[in-house]
Formats: sequence, structure tokens, C-alpha cells
Amino acid sequence: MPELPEVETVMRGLAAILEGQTIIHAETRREGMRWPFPAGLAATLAGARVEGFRRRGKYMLMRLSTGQSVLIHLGMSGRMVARPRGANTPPPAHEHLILETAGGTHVGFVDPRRFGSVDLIPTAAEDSHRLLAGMGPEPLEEGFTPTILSAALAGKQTPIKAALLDQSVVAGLGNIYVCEALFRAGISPRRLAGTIPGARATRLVPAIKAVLSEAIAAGGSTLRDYVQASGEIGGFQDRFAVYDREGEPCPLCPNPPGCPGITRIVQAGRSTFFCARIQR
DNA sequence: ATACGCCCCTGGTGGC
DNA sequence: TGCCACCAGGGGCGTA
Repeated sequence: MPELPEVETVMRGLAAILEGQTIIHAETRREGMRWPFPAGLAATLAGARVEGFRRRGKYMLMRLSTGQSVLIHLGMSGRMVARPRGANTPPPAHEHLILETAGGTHVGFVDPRRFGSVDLIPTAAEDSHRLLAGMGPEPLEEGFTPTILSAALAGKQTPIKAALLDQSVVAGLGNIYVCEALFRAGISPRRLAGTIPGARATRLVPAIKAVLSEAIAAGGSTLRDYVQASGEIGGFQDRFAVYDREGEPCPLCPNPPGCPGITRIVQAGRSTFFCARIQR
């Protein structure tokens, strides 16, 4: 589920709740999720103060006063939700990790499918973690330019759709925002990545930046599982041009005779949505 | 090095 | 109503 805008939104919510707070209790409710939880996770969290947060691609990093950082990935169905401690509600199903702060807040990591993950790493070595080391540029930073993207795509024989899902090309894009960015840039998802460098990359980079920025401003996109740390759903799902809109008219060329509207195809086992008239 | 399946897991939905 | 096949915001890993 969560792509860059959703992770950013969750992270901002957690930061508002947890920054400066001391964790007084932590508990794991199973051995792990995607991988086993790191040894001593709960013991490390208990007593630590939360110093701050950052995001790298679809990962969140929660910096602790112990000199360690908690690396969190939400997978497909992960959510991190805060509620007052002792709230008179039963714990939600699939809550695998919980934190409680001295200030009386309870934060749970809920993930039915368990594709999410948690690791504990030295803060000074965050970026050399095996899951972060090979990651491409942050798309919303200035360093993500048409020149950089062109270099990353040059010579690639894979469709641009698949190339943009590759986190080593650019960090944080997933199925929704790749579809939306390619639509905005007027580029067919089937086009080989190696044909993008140059003018098409010059259109694609601002399209990626714009769609991600707008989605963050809307609080992300909620299809099923995703909620913000506050429990609110996102708002960007109402603004999709193509994603999950098979058969609907394209917003840029509504109802021309014989136009099938938004088309769905399967690439690398995943749905792609696009307008075959506009995207070439 | 690059590209492509397979697999991890649960839950919701739509068809029969 | 019930059962079942299919699909879902991800991505690591093994294999060609």
C-alpha cells in the first residue's frame, strides 16, 4: 500500500506525537513480520527518548536517544496508529508491535499481511543498511533531475513502468504514483526505459514531483488499509486520473468516438492503468 | 549485471 | 447463503 506520500504522511503524524517523548513500554506480539524482529527490540525501545524521524523512500527511520534508529517499512497493509493509552477498546487484530509513551500515548504497528518490517540499526550507519544502501535518489529533493533520471534509465531494456518501480532508480514510487506520473508526462508505460532519456525525462521528472507533492498535501491515498497516524484516511484517491479507473473516460480526452478510455494491462504481474491515446 | 518469476500473508470482492 | 478464485499501495531472493 503505502508509497512515498503515505509513508511521509504517517511519519509526520508520528513525529508530531512521539518527538521528544520517552517510551516507557514496548512489546512485540509475535516473532516478527517479514523478518524476525531484531534481538532486544522491545528492551531497547523501553526507556529511550524519540529524537526525531526521517524518511528514505518508503522507509521510516525513528531516531532514539540510545544512538540507534528503528527502521520501519509498512509493506502492503501496514499502519501505525496512535490512541490514548488504556482506551476502552480491545487491541486491534494483527497488532504486532506496540509502544507506550510517558505522555500516555499508545502507538501500534498493525499489519495483517505482515509484509512490513522493523529493524534496529546504529543511527550513524543508517544509510549503509542493506535495505537502504542501494536506493536511488529522493524524488522530491533537488538532486533528482532529468539528467540524473536519464543516466539511471539509459540502456535499460525494461518497460518504463517497471523501471520506475525499481527503488534503485528512484526511491519511493509504487504502483499508483508510477501510473499517475506516466499519465501526466504523456508516456506509455510500455515504452522501454532506454528511450526515456532526454526530452521525455524532462517531462517525467516534474510529473513525478508534482504528483507526489499533491498526494502528500492530500494526506496520501486510501484504497483499503492505509490510514494516517491519527486514523484519518487520505484524500488523494479521489484525484486519480488513471489508477483503478479502467473503462472510465480519460480526464484529458473525454469521450472521443471509439476511445476505450482508461486501459488496464498487466506488467510484471501488476496492474497498469493508462490512456493509450495520450500516453505514447 | 540484468530481468523475470516466485513467494511471503490476510482479507475483501465478485462470480457462480 | 456459501464457496472459491482472484486481486491488492511491496520487495527480496533465487534462477536464467
